[in-house]
Amino acid sequence: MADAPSDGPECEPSGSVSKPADTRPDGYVLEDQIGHVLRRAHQRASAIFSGEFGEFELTPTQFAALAKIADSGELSQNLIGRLTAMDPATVQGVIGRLEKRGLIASKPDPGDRRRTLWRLTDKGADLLDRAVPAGIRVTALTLAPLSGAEQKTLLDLLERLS
Amino acid sequence: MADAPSDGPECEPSGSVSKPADTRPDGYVLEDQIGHVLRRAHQRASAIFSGEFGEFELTPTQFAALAKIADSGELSQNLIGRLTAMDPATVQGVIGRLEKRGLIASKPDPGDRRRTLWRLTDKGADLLDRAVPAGIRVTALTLAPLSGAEQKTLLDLLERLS
DNA sequence: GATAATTCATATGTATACAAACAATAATAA
DNA sequence: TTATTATTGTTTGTATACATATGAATTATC
Repeated sequence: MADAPSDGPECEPSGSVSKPADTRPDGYVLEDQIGHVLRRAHQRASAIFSGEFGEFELTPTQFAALAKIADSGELSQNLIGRLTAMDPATVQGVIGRLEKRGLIASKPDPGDRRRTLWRLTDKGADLLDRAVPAGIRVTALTLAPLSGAEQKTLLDLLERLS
Repeated sequence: MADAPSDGPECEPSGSVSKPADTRPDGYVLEDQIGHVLRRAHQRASAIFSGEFGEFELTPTQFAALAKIADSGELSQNLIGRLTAMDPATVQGVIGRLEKRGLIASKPDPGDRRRTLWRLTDKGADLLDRAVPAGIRVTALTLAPLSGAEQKTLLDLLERLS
């Protein structure tokens, strides 16, 4: 948590600021803006993810893609994006890195020549199996500061934001 | 909202999947993972931000940096990062782009030769003044799906996650 | 059946985001 | 004073994330 203002000497820029708090531009408090709060919460969730997934070398989006491919058996690149809430251009990179590691493999869609179908390789399926417990752990750890009821409430409210 | 699975023809990959739902790797449902839900909520907040800030050409982090600098009058690069929850390497880029546009200016810290102090230029202060209402609007629009009480609850729960 | 609109994958450019390594400076301990 | 440690800012590399543009393939429409 390196976001506490800290009481180092740099906190008093240089004597008094010209304007008193009352007459400042406006009542814009960064910490009260939902976007900033969401960003910070996401940062923390990502950090916890990194910690738990260290041995697997998977990012959150890579793991999400693997999980969704496993659920369906085969998925087009475009559908992977929709199921994981990723931009097509973002999927491109994620898929490329997973393929380079031999975790997924592709074949052209016989019914639609625009599409590429992706599936897990044995190596990918094995890695996913081993990584799933870490995924469960990430959510538990991230939500740990809240009670069970609060966790439900939070997930419900966030869901309704989207 | 491009994340609904959609009922296009690509949703039935190709007949039946080998394993029934019961015997699949594990009960890992992406949509129930807090990290994924946070990521999506943050995506939506960012999209709303982009819409409201179109004319100002400011990103969320750029705006946050401007607001924090305005609050303090002068800030070191490092402190900007801590106040806006940005990595030092990330601050580097954000600050650089703001400077290139002439919205902020720097001078060496007289008391510490490692530091660079940043302040708003007149142009930057003017832009910030005009942009603050958009910032307020972004939070209102993003939280619009929730009641006032729910908004308070959400911000409180998210705050406790960090 | 020809045309228009849509979809899919790709490519480029900009902007976070963070890890890791580094040099310069400052603060502290021995 | 010297040695150690911590802080500040920078650089490099990897990975999202999205806007925009393009081309190929498909679907819808007339």
